[in-house]
Amino acid sequence: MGKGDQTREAVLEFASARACTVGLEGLSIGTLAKELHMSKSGLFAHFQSKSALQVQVLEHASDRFVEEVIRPALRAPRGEARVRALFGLWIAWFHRQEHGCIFVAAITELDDRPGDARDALASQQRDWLDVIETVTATGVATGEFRADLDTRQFALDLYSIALMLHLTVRLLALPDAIPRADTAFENLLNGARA
Amino acid sequence: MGKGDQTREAVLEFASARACTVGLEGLSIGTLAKELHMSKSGLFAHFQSKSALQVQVLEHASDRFVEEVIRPALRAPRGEARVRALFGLWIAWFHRQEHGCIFVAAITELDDRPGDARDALASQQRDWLDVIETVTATGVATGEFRADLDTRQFALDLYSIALMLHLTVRLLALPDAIPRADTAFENLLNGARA
DNA sequence: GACAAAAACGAACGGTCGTACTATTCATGT
DNA sequence: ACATGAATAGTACGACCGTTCGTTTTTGTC
Repeated sequence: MGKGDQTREAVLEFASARACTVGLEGLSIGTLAKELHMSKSGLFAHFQSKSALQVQVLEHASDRFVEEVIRPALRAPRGEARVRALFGLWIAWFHRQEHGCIFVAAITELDDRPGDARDALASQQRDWLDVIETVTATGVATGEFRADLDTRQFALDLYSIALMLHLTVRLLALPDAIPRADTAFENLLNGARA
Repeated sequence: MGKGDQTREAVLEFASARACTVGLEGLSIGTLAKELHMSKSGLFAHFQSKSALQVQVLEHASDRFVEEVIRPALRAPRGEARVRALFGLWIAWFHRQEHGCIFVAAITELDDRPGDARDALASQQRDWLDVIETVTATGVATGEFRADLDTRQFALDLYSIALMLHLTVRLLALPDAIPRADTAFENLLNGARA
């Protein structure tokens, strides 16, 4: 990895953290450059436009997510254990993001702004839903979950619990946000079991 | 209502629609003025700062929400019918917002930005959760719902279904987004019934 | 250590940002 | 109809926006 890719990575790393607070549109080339102690034009040269930067920020974050959530979860035994690992690693990811999850932030920022960034995010989130569904299906295969379980519905329900957790923790600061999410998760599992 | 309040209302009405797309921070005095065919300074004079505009936009939208969702729902008979009315009017509100629900958009935009706007939004959403919980409690009172129902958990679960619907409809454009939300809602009701 | 390529820089562009002033037009009560 | 205050417009401000261009510094290779 040459010097170029090295600083590009550093920029994306910093920018993806910053975007959690100010949003993808709120990112500014000048501010990023200042905070990273480089020149505006030097930073800009790594991307050819701001929108390209935004897309690459999303891709960078997605790579992280795969590495830190999906891949470790797949090491858990198939079935309920893997579903639990997936959810647990997901909310651990949430809590590790000091300024919120960039995907959750981007979901509402981009949902009405057509463009490359929106397309990239939508594709990522559809993939993520598919992963949840596939992992859920291993629970059906092991017999832990009902044979007639609607795995798609399960995946959507699981996602909605995570979304709500993000809201209750970050904006509302409810003291019982985490146990509430746990309760919802256990209820979901109870309904899925054989 | 004098001329001043009249145009102020018009500005807030337009701005609250615009904010669904560009966000509260993305609102710009100059652009708003241009689109409303008035001068930047003339528009600005109605608010003393951009952040005051943002707070008033949220308050304006909240008044609308009370008028179009909460008040009509309270006219439904106590109990499950009222819960159904609340949820139905809520998602009808969603679908009426051509560019997304401003509250959903603001939730993730403001969750890491301390300030008046964030405080106002958090307060609104806590109140809204309380309304859902209170309405749910009427279902316990009528005996339609279990006496030991956790109304708080019910309110959070209901909210999470709505959040997920917003995501699946607006960003992911899933064709079965609405029936999926309906299914989740019916499952929630089934678990609550006596 | 020379040399080409890659990377970072500095300055400048036209524009827009929020905000502050002053001036002008309008609406309203009498 | 007129006076008065409210409402709107005009102008300017310093700062920052994304982007371009030409130059300088750094890097990697023989």
